[in-house]
Amino acid sequence: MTKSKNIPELSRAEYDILRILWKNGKQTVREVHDELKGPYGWAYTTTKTMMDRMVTKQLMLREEFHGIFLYKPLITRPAGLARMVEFFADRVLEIDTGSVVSLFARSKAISPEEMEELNRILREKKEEEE
Amino acid sequence: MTKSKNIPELSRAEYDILRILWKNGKQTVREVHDELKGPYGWAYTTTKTMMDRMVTKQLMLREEFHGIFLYKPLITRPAGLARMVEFFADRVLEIDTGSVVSLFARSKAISPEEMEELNRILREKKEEEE
DNA sequence: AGTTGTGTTACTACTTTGTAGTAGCTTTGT
DNA sequence: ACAAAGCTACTACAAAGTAGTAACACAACT
Repeated sequence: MTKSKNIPELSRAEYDILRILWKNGKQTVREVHDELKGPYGWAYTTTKTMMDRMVTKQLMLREEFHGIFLYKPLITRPAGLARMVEFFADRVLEIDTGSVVSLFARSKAISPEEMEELNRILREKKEEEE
Repeated sequence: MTKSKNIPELSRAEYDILRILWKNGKQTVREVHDELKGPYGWAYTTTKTMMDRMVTKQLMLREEFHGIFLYKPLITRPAGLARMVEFFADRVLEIDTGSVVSLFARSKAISPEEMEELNRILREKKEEEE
């Protein structure tokens, strides 16, 4: 099944949107969209549609703040990373997740707390597999 | 745009199917399906549909051999790996692709020739980005 | 204050991917 | 020769990817 209850399946695009929110905190569609310009050549409405659908799916929530709408992630970055690391380790590198995680150290793109949670999640997933 | 002519976009499922073909060479739908059982709990017809659509998209081709149909990948493994490595390095680890590629050495899942081609493709893609 | 522009939202829509059922043809076992 | 089993083509429907349109709000201009 590969479908763990806690961590929802994330498409590449969904992950990329969440990534911006993890980095910058709550943001408007416009802010996310502008930062997404590089990887995706999307129209503004595409970003909007994506984000609204992610609200429906409970991947993020939208809150009104003096007339503007801010979107905030509902899943943590380590949870999102876990999915990616797992796929990449298992199916691309064909190596254990641990080795991949160790690259994060070098990458400096993750805090110690996040690293710890990431490891915990991966450990749990592994156990759950029996 | 992110759409390079040479290397087509690959979904996770497409990549996983190609992976089996890269490992085992030409195979029937049945063979691929059986090996896919683990990651995906697909019905046989799902695997079939996927593979036929990939033939249409020129990701693989189908040839008849004494009454059975064999599917053969049309893109090389390094080309497929390049896409994955690029995404993972840029957007997950936020590190250069080189560091990720170096993990392959440890993984023993790639031959020296493939490694060389992978590096070449990544280099070209990088250049192409200017 | 009335009009024009600019951006935002909700709604709709079309394509591709993921997922699978069904019906008919082929091969095989007895 | 016939039933069982597998394979194929065809169809279908949901989710993801992608985007247009209409209506609305606020600012600016005159």
